[in-house]
Amino acid sequence: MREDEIYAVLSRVLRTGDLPGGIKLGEHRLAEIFGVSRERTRKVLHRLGHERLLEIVKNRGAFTIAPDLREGHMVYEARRILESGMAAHLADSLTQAQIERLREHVDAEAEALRQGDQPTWQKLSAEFHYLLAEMTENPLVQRQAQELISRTLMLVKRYETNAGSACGCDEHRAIFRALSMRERGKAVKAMATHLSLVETRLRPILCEDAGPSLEEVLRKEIDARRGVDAGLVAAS
Amino acid sequence: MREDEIYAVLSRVLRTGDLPGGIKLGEHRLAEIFGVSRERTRKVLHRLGHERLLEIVKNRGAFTIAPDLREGHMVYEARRILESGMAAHLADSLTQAQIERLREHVDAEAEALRQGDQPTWQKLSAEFHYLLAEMTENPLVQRQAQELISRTLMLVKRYETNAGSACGCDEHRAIFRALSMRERGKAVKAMATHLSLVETRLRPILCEDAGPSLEEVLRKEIDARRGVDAGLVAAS
DNA sequence: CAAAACAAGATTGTGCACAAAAATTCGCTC
DNA sequence: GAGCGAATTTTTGTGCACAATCTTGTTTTG
Repeated sequence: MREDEIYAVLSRVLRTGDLPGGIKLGEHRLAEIFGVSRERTRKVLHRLGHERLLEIVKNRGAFTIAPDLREGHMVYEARRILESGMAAHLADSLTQAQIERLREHVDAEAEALRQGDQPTWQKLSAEFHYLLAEMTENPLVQRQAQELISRTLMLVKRYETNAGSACGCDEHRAIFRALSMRERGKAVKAMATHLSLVETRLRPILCEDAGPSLEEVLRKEIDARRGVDAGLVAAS
Repeated sequence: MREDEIYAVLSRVLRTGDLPGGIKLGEHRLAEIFGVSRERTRKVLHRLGHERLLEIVKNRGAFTIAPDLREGHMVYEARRILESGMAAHLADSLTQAQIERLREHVDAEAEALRQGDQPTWQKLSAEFHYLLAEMTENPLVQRQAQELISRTLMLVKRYETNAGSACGCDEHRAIFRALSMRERGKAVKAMATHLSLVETRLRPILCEDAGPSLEEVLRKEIDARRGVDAGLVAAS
């Protein structure tokens, strides 16, 4: 397995937040799971440490981080700042085709919500923000937005309340409306209030249940990747 | 020399943009300059590569990057997006003390400009934006802003026109005024136009002169660091 | 019985040596 | 003399072995 593949798997696993905090990621153990030498996993772990996706303690190793609601607030605040700026920019720059694309997306969200298809809706709901970042057509902004959004996914996974899953679609439509009408101020406001509301839907969960094992989660992700690769390359 | 010190020196040198593009940073050569083993510099170079502060070509090594005006436009656009969001946020959240602090800074800029002290003014001018990022009191936003701002410093160094140095102070004051009056929309607009104007002051320079040598630049930076360390620690 | 000290095991950190790849130099041919 | 190709040399990539550090379990002592 190549180094960037290991990075992709670990990065994705850490971002989804399936693993509870404080789990140790031993170099040797990961090397066995991925079937590579220790140096490979070592390099990847340190890189992830620099990106703050896990914590590296000198002479102790790498551990998954457990963001609390305090840090969660920080992430949502950063998103409000960045995505408000995005909204201001997009209100001035969106093409008609992009507006149409956004309309389709919001409609798809509403449809999934109406049918009670929660997995699809949840997926589309996150993709709405990725889509906006893409439409800035600015790789730097895209990277920053993706980093922040993936961090919130981690939080939602950990502190989600089923009550929160049943609302929030109208807010995306409000953002869309403001953007399509090129009303910059209104778009900025709609984005900020939306993200504030999303944050309030997080509820503190005190008892941290054990969660699935490290190997279990990793195997699943690796297999999923293999499936995708096989489907794309159609060989091996 | 410790690893994080090497990282600090190299990161700073690359960000200042003193070096022309395409300069090779050999692992062994840097190891000699810093007086450490090759593995140390190797790790640092790869980390800097991941952060896109230099380009790493497989089996060829690390090279300094030379951002062209096309990429420069991308950086300034990203700054407009992020810092517009910052302005919107700050217009709502600034304390009276922070406003006072900003007023002092803008006054200091004006004073430096009046006295024709260009180095000081240039320094203060960049710090204005760092200051705004700090005032969000959000580490995530601060990191993103610092990364983008340092990238523009690189561009200014490379494409600066002496004509551009003599204006731009009023724009900071306009941003300050809007923020202090808590006029969000006006602050966003002032920030966006300011950054657009800064970008227009860059001029394409075709002939890339040789620039100082790698070792020369690094030695200078290392010595500067030693001086700072000695002053702080007051020993060795 | 508790607590500290010590020893054994495991894990990370680091330098070294070799392998692989690219750049360069030298030599040969036309 | 120019162009092409092989050998050399330089540089990066990788695995291995050992050192340093931390954890854990045991023993000893107050």
